[in-house]
Amino acid sequence: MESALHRFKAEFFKALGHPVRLAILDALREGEKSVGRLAEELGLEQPSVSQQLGILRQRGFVEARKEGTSVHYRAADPDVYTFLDLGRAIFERQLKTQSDLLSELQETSSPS
Amino acid sequence: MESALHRFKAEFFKALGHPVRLAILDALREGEKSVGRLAEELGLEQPSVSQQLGILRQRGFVEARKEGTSVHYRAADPDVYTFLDLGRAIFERQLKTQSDLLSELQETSSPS
DNA sequence: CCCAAACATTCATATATTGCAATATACCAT
DNA sequence: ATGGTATATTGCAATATATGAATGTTTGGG
Repeated sequence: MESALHRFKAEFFKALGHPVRLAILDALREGEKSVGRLAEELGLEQPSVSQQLGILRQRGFVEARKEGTSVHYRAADPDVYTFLDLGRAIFERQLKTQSDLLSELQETSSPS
Repeated sequence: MESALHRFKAEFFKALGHPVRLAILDALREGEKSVGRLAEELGLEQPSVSQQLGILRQRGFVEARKEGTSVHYRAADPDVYTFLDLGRAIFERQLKTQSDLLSELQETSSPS
């Protein structure tokens, strides 16, 4: 018996568990951008960006606005950046802990 | 060229993108618990819990303390709960938006 | 030393994601 | 209509992740 809530929340986190999707969200901090511009800034092919945007859109992380032939995307909820930044802080603490452990292991030249 | 930072951060989110791992973290809000107790509370097999704990440990989300034959786990950084709760708020807003969209679609009985 | 309890790891298989290339669609101008 | 530009979708092989059963390992008791 594994709560449905946890399954949904897992989907939420999974949506953020991809480097390109994180890069897209970061690029959208500066405001609305077209697919082409995102592709250019991130140095990726248009179809890749479009595909990841599709996933972010499905999950409600971004919203699209059509203008002529191009589509402009923006973050759906600015609070997601507060969230990402908090994640970053925790993430960096984890990195530090891990590198501390690493150097601790290296101090003893003869591991166990 | 896709930043290494985004790759690492994606790993961070991926670690949280699993229902059992989220359930484990939630269960540890109440404090340290043994593997067996977690398995019992969550209604899962011990190996499954142990495996997911292993992943959470690798990524630095939990820490273990050995006591006799059993191992007690706790959250490595209490701030992760602030983070999860903020995620929950955003996640719920997304759900609401999506259900709004859904009912909007259903108002028109003849979908385009 | 031998057994049992509590965890951890391994392995095989099923399932899901990714990355990429090709193709399709929408829109605008001529 | 035709062509060009901007986005979206699809198909598929490669890879990664999940699931569940079996097996290892460590610890403490007798």
